[in-house]
Amino acid sequence: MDIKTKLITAAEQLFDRHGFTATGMDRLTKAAGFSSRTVYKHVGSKAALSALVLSERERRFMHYLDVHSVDALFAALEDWVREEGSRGCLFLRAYSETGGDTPEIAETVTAHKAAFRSHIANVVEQDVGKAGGDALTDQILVLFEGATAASVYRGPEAIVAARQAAALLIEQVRP
Amino acid sequence: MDIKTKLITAAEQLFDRHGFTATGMDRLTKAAGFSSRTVYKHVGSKAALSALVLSERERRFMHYLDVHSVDALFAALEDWVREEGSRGCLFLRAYSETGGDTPEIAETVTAHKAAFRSHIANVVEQDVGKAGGDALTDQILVLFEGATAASVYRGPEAIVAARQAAALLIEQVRP
DNA sequence: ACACAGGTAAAACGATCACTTTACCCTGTC
DNA sequence: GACAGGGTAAAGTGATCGTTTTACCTGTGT
Repeated sequence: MDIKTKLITAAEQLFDRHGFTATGMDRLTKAAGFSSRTVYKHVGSKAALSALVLSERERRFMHYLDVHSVDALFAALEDWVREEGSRGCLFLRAYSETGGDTPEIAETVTAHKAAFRSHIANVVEQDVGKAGGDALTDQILVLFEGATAASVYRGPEAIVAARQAAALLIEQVRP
Repeated sequence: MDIKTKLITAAEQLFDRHGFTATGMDRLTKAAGFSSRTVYKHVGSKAALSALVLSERERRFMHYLDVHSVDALFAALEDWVREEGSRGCLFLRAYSETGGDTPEIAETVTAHKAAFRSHIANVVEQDVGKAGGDALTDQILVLFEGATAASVYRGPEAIVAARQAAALLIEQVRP
């Protein structure tokens, strides 16, 4: 594992657990075990590192969601939360912590959410065809975001509820 | 309007738009038009002010949601977002920005989310009786959280989708 | 007339912020 | 065996953090 990857991994943990703004670069350099000079040589700035963290997160998360039914989507989210814990969507958190004022972050988040919704649209179509249309896609999207947010304080139960609701909605449009 | 109220109002705007951690106390004192000495005499500390902001937010938000049907719940959220904009749940944002490490904030958030869920349970029962049980309450809760989160990047469309989904779920359990 | 409550501006507190600079120490290659 | 490349530790950059202190002004009640 090269230095950049180690930095991104350490930063993802700290940003996720303590917040982006509240995590100082000195804390990060200590956690990663590099000098601050090396850190800045490899990632340039805190904003750039934040964007790198989000890009890596997207790769990992979307890989997790590489499934072919809506039910499997929520099953995957259950697995994710079991392994990674539940502190809310890291993309929305990064965006709101910075008020959308950090271009590197704002762009990465916008791009991810577009890709995320289009992935859900794909899964929905594979599952029930075009029967549900955009409306069903948005309903599943909302359930997924809601499961992510509510599981912070309701635990896995929130995801179970979302999964049940999704199943009922799917059932109604299935031919 | 007394000083404390003015401070809370100004702080709510700044915290909501730019984040809790990213908003400095000097920026707040300037925006509110008071000296920092007066601010600290009235609110004690930034953490205490954050908790006050959340308490006031809860009062206002729960008043908004004082309705008697699930559909009206989502209609109220649409109104709220139209008037206040959509930057995600301020309670979850406060919690995640501080990693849950600030007791005043953590306690206020936990209390709010408990009250919030119990309010939803009430509304659901008024709407369809006990037919849906806890499962329906959690489904509506997830839809509401999802509408709040997704409307940050999808706009009011996310709330419309949640409202439709809720109507379908309600329809299935109504006697 | 005078004390006092309650506000102000402005400086200072030490800590920490993101980031840079300086000086040094390995280690593999020609 | 000299020489880079690429890492280190540690100090320093000016700015800003949350908070406190100092000294002063002003309106009100007695």
